[in-house]
Amino acid sequence: MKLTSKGRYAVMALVDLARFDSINPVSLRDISLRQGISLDYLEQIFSKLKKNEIVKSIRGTQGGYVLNKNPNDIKLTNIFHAVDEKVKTVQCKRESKRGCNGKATKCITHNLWDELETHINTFFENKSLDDLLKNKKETRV
Amino acid sequence: MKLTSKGRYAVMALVDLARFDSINPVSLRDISLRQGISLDYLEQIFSKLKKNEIVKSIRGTQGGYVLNKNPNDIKLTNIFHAVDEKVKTVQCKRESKRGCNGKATKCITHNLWDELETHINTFFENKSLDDLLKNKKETRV
DNA sequence: ACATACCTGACTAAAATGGTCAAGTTTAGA
DNA sequence: TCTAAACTTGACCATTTTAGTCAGGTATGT
Ligand code: FES
Ligand code: FES
Repeated sequence: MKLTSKGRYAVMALVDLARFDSINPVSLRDISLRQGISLDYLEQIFSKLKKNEIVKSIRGTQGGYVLNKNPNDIKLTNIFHAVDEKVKTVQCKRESKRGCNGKATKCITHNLWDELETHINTFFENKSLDDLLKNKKETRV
Repeated sequence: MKLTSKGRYAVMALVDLARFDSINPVSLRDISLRQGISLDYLEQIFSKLKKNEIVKSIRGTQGGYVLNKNPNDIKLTNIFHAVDEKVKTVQCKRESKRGCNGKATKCITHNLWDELETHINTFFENKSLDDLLKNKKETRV
């Protein structure tokens, strides 16, 4: 069970963006430099964030990205959904009438994994970008 | 973020084992057939479960595996640890004095991922094999 | 005009995953 | 004693996923 870089970077970038957003749009170049994330990779990520209306883009010189919503209304769930970072604990297709073993009944651990998935998603639903901004200081090691 | 088959299978197999354990040792062949898991793969998994003293083996004809502890004392954490299914949300090395960006400070999202990791691990620490046995019925679809 | 910055799609090296395969050793029971 | 069931070990491998890179664009403020 691990978090992928895409999801981690998406959140990092958005926190960075939210911090500097106030006056001017923020360029991916700046985020790339500040957070140490590849610019090309960031572009892929922001393309998805834009499609999902989490950010707006402003082209041309002095352009960049701006949040498209109040930080309070951007939950981790929304971010992860946008970049296809999905939580998948069950093996079976959720809609399917069959279990992961191919039988007509769900397997003996299905309920457990389902519970786990809910447990994790709850965390993501309850965290907003705003919550992350409150914890502004980079923690000293 | 997804659960790997190794972790999922380990738990499935142990629940199956615990159900039939009462009188005789249970052969991997039986578990393989009942749960639809490759026998060769199960052998790898049980080798690890044995090293971690979660099961005992009995060789020869009529042999098989038996739980080595009370189902109540086998937590998901123990199972996952045994088969190297680890929860990893942070990018940086936990012991390291540096952040995932190579800087001397932890990155702006480090605390968040740390919190997430704790959140997930709590779930695993609180679930025992015994809890799973109570929910014996395979749920009808 | 031109530099800055967004935009798009194709491509790929490396790692992880989810196994298989082969060649054993041990032991109960006929 | 012989044999088949079942554990044991280690090597091997195909496929998929990840985490990017690369090579082109297009839009726009100055
Ligand atoms: S995980 Fe859904 S049936 Fe096994
Ligand atoms: S995840 Fe630990 S420093 Fe970034």
